[in-house]
Amino acid sequence: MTTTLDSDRKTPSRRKATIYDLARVVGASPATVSMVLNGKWRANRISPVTAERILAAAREADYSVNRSARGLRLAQSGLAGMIIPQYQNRFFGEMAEVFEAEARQRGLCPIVVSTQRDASTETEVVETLLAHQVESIFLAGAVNPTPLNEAIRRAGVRCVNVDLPGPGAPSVVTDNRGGAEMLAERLLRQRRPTGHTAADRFFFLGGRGEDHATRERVAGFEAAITAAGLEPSDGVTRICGYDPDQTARAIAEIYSELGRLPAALFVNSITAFEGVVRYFKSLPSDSFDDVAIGCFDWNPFAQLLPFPVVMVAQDVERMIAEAFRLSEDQTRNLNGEILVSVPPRLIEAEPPITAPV
Amino acid sequence: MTTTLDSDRKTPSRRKATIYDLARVVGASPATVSMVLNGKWRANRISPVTAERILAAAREADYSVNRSARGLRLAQSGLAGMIIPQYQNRFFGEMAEVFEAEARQRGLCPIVVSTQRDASTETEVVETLLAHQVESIFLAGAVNPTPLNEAIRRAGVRCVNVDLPGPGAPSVVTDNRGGAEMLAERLLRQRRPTGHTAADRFFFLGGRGEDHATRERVAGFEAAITAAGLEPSDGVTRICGYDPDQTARAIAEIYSELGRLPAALFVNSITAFEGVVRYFKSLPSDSFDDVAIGCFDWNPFAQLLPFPVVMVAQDVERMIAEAFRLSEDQTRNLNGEILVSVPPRLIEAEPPITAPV
DNA sequence: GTGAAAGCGCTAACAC
DNA sequence: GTGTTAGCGCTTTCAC
Repeated sequence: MTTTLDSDRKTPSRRKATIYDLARVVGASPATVSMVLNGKWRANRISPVTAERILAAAREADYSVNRSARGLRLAQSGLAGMIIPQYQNRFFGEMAEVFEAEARQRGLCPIVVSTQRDASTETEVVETLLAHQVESIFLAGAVNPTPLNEAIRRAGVRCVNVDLPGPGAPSVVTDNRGGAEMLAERLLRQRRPTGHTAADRFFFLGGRGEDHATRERVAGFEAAITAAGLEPSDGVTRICGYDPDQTARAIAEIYSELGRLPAALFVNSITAFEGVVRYFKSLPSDSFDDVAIGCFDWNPFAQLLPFPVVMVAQDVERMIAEAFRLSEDQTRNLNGEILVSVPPRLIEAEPPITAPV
Repeated sequence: MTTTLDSDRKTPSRRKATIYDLARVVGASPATVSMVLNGKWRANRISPVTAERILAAAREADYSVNRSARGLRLAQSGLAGMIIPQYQNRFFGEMAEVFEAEARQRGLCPIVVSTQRDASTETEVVETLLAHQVESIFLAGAVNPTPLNEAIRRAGVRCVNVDLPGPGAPSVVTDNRGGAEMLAERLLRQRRPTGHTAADRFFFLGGRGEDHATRERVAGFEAAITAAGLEPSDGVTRICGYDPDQTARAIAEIYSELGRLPAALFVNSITAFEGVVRYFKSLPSDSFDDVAIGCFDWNPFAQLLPFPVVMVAQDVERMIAEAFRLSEDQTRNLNGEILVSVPPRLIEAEPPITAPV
């Protein structure tokens, strides 16, 4: 067995440099090094030459602060956590990206975790984040935020609910009612009456009755119908869940009731929309030419379908900005009653590309 | 100004409990508490009664370990980092999710960060991760992994490149050549010769020449053509970038050269595919009935288009599993020469739903 | 069976 | 201008 010298760097296990190493190298004290490294040397009347020598040594040794130690000393980690159901979803994927950018801008290290909508993973993740001393947690689309809010509050950490509100912490949500009304109104304008009374009805498809968001959207949908001087007739809202298959079945039922597709269709969520499209694929390709179709959700691929779709995109940037505002306001007076509502945006269908060359 | 008693819990700032608090409560020493909390009490001959009392106190006080302190003491954080370009992408979104699951299974806390393919963000993020004492870093789709590999190695941290390989660390990539050959072979079988010599040619669309992946895929594509006893003729590979507009232009050119669409089309990446579909939307809807279309990438929305698309999905689960294997093998002997290649899977087009009811 | 003590790397108050 | 010191919360060795 050969001895391994200090200078023998064939292994990468060379211990990371500490402020003590730097102090030794430049002949200063650890305290001085620390101050210089934190840019506090002006305030502490440390001579520019010492400062420069320390900085040079740090570069040379490729020093980086040990954040565990600093976090321990300062009792704050510089970490900001966000919990989302999944990344593979435009809405939450964008949310994670926007959150990261905003957190970094505030000098915080973002740490996003997905939970696959599993309640026990959610609890476990919250505990891990708390153990890592995060300074604030955003809970996006949490199945049941209230107990988590409670645990986070007990640890003295700030918390905000995003997308799915709850009484346990200030919440930021999309203005579902307003957005739905806007989309419904837009579709009512586009729709061409078929002259077939039943078919002229405007249907709402997808979602769940227990869902706060769905109820709000139905309310907006009905408000738009009333505002147009029409009667919101029975049986036009088909709250058939988010599953594509269920939605396909629901639209098939409508088709067989009317003997054709309706004049307008409000689809609640991109997954329900998937079911609608699957069903459309089984119809002759001119069947949906006259249907005004809208979806409360956004995905760029919908623009590639052979018919126009008006979509509603949630304003993720503003939601996250509001969430940070709320979390920063939360110095002591946590108030679960706060609920900020952010209006979504209407996205018109893209016209097909006009063949170049 | 009223004084605030200990028991006055209107503020959430009650300091988190430490092992000293627990020790005081149960009348034991911090050392004993630590051992019990780490499940080491059997090994250290601590009496079951003390253990139970400590555990009860911990539950009561809703104790959770301070990982900064533990990390400092143990010189390891329990953190595993992964860097990806973006979440809003099926491939990387799935990768983040699989990574999280695998890391958690190993008792590590996953920390995924997106960089928007920005080199300076990549560097900055690597530095932050190192400062947090992560135990290993996976670099997925990094623009230029080698300098990052170097910095990570210098810090004595394990590193693996995923998707985009590099000489600075062991790498896991998709078997691009094999996957391309498989897809091309599949399309050649499906294609119905038009009887029009030029149109019978099989085109490759999208990608970049500098790209290792693109070159491999072109090689696979050509191998399949040769294997089918055909001649890989000139001008069939159009390496026009990943931008949808560029690809739309390229397919338009092919159309105008042939006076029709070709018999088969190999599209390199989902973004290029988007361009193809945009262009198709400007054509009469029966134009693409006879075109065998495949895409080297996967997105469920492609199944909703009015024509069948064969897709190739990278095997993310296996890639991540291999990456963990490599990182765990990497005890001392880092070897940049290692390159593991994971075969992708062919995904056949879904048939349209058959109208129910 | 249990406790005392040292030390991980860092920062801030204070001493000189 | 710069150094000394104490201590953040935890783990582990060794003494009792």
